Amino acid sequence: MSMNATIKDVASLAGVSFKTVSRVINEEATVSEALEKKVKQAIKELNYKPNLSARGLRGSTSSIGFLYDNPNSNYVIDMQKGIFEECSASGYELLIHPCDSTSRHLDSEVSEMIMRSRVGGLVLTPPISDNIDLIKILHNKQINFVRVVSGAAIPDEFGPFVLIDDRQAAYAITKHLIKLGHSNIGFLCGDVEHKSNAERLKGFKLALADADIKLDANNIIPGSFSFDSGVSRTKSLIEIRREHLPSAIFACNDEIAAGTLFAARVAGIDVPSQLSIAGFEDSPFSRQAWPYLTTAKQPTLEIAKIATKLLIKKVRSADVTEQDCQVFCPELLIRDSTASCR
Amino acid sequence: MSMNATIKDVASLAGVSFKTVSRVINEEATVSEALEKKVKQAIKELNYKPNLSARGLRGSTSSIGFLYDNPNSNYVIDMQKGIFEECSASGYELLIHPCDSTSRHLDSEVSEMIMRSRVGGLVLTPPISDNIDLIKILHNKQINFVRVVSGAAIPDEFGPFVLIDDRQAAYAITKHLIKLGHSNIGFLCGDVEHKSNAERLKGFKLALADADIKLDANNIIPGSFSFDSGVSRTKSLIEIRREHLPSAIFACNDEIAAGTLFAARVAGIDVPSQLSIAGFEDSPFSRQAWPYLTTAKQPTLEIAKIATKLLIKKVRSADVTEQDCQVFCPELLIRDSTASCR
DNA sequence: GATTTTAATGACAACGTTGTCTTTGTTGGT
DNA sequence: ACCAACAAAGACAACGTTGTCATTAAAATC
Repeated sequence: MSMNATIKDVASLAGVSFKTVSRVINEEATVSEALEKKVKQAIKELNYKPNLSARGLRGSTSSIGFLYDNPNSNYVIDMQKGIFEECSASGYELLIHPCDSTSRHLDSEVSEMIMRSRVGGLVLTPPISDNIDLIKILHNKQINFVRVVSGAAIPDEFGPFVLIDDRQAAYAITKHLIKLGHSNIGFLCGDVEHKSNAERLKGFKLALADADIKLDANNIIPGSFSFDSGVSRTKSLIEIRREHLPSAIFACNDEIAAGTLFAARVAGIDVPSQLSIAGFEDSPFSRQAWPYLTTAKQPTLEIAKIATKLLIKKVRSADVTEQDCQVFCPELLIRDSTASCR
Repeated sequence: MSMNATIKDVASLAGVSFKTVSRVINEEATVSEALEKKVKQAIKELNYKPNLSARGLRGSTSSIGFLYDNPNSNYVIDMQKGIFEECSASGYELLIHPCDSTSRHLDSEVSEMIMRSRVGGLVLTPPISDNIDLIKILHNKQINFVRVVSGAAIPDEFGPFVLIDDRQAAYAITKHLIKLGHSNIGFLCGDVEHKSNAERLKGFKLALADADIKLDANNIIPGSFSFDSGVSRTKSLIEIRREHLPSAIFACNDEIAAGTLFAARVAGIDVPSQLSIAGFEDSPFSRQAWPYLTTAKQPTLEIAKIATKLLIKKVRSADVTEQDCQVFCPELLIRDSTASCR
């Protein structure tokens, strides 16, 4: 039906120059109320929407990119949803770019993507948000970005961020296990290069230390953020340490925890009476396992929205100060997979 | 470091007009080999990449959109990955647009998105690919799209498609259950408005009919494509039909099947000795359940790639004929959740 | 050898926006 | 009443491509 109306169509309908229309659209202050009203009416009437290509050509843009490299579908989809909603609300389009964070050519790949597509900025999530080399390159090239990162403190001088205090949440989970009487607690790690893994481990260690429990180095088990890792690590734990099996396991995320649960069931170990299991993330896994997983709830959608808000603010060349940046502490959710130590 | 090289930079380095460079880039046939070589060398040297905004402005574009409305994270992520890889290989960027397929304003929302972003075309997946009103509107507006749809036959005249023969696969699963001796088989439906649901049900009914098994209408249980639906439907099935409980359940996808498995375990019903369960999709669910789920494997990644190839071919204004379109039949994967009827 | 055809290349406009500069009209101070 | 300062609006170039048309040189035809 209606063909794309251009800024000139609006201008001639409103009886003004097309530059005035441009001013109204971009909320430049120098338009009289009378004209502004007329122009807005015309925009509405023609259902005019600015053309992103033309904008992008002239310099500014109305799209942002989401760069990710994360095997966790639930996390990516939730992030993506939050980012998209915020984009929609502000009139931005969303371009996605899955990638390999360990690739040697990541920086040129990303630069090319930005040059070609002219996105106004990038949302970076772990593990890419911890790739300091890439961050520095983006910073030097004056590319806008916002990072979602794990950590207890402000990361560095490189622009806006949303901080997830994994350490404190892991501390809370561990403390919960200790209160239940557990002292022989296994820690199933995620990918070692993810900072969230390190932070969660730090929180775990801290809680043990504060409770004067000596850490058994054998209880820290390397792995990756996957169901299969949870299964295999738990399986070998059960085989090798049958005598001295931990009475509780803190899995670095829900997916690992679900794997642990799986392996425990196969081995005939009851959860939680014989083994307590805690996860991290509050992903669907935690409610699709039985018993329901004790976990730490990460409000991914909200985090995504706030990160995107910061980015768009920055893209619009407003200053984003440290005050704008937020810290989230995942909240302990006690459910059915953790119980008192027998 | 390197600033964005433009077509003119390439032209002056190669000592030709910028139009000639444009010709080389767009593979127009009328460039001599000597010049083509020089131009390609210059392009390489400057690491020149065409600017999408400028292209989009002039008419043609180098980005495509992925429109989706599907609660299944695994499916979306896999689709997205396949689409992206194909885009990357052909120099296209990928814009995503999650939406609500039941929204009244879906058509205008989509049109606006296309006008603004100037994507060259859209990849549509169920349930959006079955929204015939939207399809007609897109067709009338001459917007390029490719559909991934469920069905046994060519859907209609509206352009290229990739067909998933859910019916035949469901027939195979049901036949497998019948061969195991089951005749009282429950069918747990997904969302009723998804065509894949209807197709799978058709295959189910057909297999029963071919085996001369009378269909018990109570065995067709409405629901949705979710874990929770699987749990609640199975739970009430067990409560209401304790006497006459089906000996096998065909769940419309793996997520439902995982829910069924969950509910069976809670109720103390052993799988597969007391109850056989089959799923559909070969999602991670099917390998994170215990016992491993019998299912039908849908090669989502490959489907995504082929669909994207078709779309890009069409965007490049080549004719896409029905011969190019493909039919996939998900493959029966017999695993541990189905066994002989006791 | 003169003319037509064809192939290869270039000149220039156009796409729809935003940035810069100019013009116009109004306000306020002397 | 005059001029300075300022606010509002417009004129026009620029962004980096592709499309259209014009030009040139070479090849093919008579």
